[in-house]
Amino acid sequence: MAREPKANRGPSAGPDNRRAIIAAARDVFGESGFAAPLSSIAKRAGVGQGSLYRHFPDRLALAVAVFDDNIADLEAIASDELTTLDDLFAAIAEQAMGSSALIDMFATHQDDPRTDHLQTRIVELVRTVLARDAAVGPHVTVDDVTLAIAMLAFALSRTDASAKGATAERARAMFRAAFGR
Amino acid sequence: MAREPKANRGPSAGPDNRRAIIAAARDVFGESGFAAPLSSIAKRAGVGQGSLYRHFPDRLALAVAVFDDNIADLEAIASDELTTLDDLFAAIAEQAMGSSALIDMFATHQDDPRTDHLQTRIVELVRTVLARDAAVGPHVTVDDVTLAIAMLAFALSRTDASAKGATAERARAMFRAAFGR
DNA sequence: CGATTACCGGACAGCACTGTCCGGTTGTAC
DNA sequence: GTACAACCGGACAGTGCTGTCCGGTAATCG
Repeated sequence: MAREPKANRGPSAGPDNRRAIIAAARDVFGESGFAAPLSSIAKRAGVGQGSLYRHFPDRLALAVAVFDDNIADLEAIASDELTTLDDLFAAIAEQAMGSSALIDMFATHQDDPRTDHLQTRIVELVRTVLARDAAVGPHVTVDDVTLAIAMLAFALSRTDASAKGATAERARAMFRAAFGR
Repeated sequence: MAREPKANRGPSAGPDNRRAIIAAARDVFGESGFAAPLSSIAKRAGVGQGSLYRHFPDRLALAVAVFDDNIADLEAIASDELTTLDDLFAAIAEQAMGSSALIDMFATHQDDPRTDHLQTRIVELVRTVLARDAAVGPHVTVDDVTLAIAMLAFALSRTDASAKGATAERARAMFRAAFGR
């Protein structure tokens, strides 16, 4: 077997490896779901298994790193004074690609403090938007909205790409009807 | 190792074994999810692996047998002239125990003709109820309702037993608001 | 009562994934 | 130029599940 031209960059390879792993994980989780073999993520990243496990001791650590970015995006959107609840749903729908993995992650590691932390951040940004959006009925609670978000993510995760747009629109229409004044 | 007192009943053991396997599968799927080891189902049923695979060549065949009963129940309810759409949601919520496995089954075997058949039956019974319930707005489509059902099943599957009631009520309230005239 | 037959249950081989461990390579210090 | 240290990648052992195969057992038939 001929030696690969890919060089080992020795010490202080920088955070490149880590970033490559996260990017590969986002792709693989999106394509093959949360249960995808970690070895396939390492391969996609052009990295050995050792490096993957060195950076992320377990599957959840890797997933948290991936979804941390997604939630950060939502937080930025939520902090915008002009964002309505429906806008938030739209933003979540656009992140739908990875939602299947996100759903499975929460299902598989329901009681882990790391997923709890992500959940807390979601609750917080929902609270922010909900407090601001005057078009939402006063009877609507944060729990109602987080349930709706979970349902939306689920619906998108179980729809093939061609129909995602229609499903997202259908679900959003339902939530508008349910949450409006 | 001492021989177990459990006797081999020889030929023509009747359908007892099959029924025991289905019952065990319902329990195990409910407790451990759709991905539970089939060997654990055989053990629970007090049956060898061989018998399990003889009756059900693969996991899906077993799951279909389990959920066939559930859907038959729903069909009976749907055929009742007095059943409203909200009643249907309530009935589905009561079947919630196995819904996690149901969701996973549809996710894992999306394109199998056997799951397609189950889905068709659900669509049909939704159509029946929808055509009858005068309290539902004319803008509501069968697709809207099936999406809602999937979301409801999902929501219940991701809720621990103590909160299932509250979650079911929350979701049903949302759907009433979205689907009412 | 003995032979036959159908079916049953568990042992086992095959397979895929995880997580660790080690030889190899490159940059750095002296 | 040489020795050192850090880090990398892939090989590999461990583990758990699937699905098959075979010896054993009970009912039936002559």
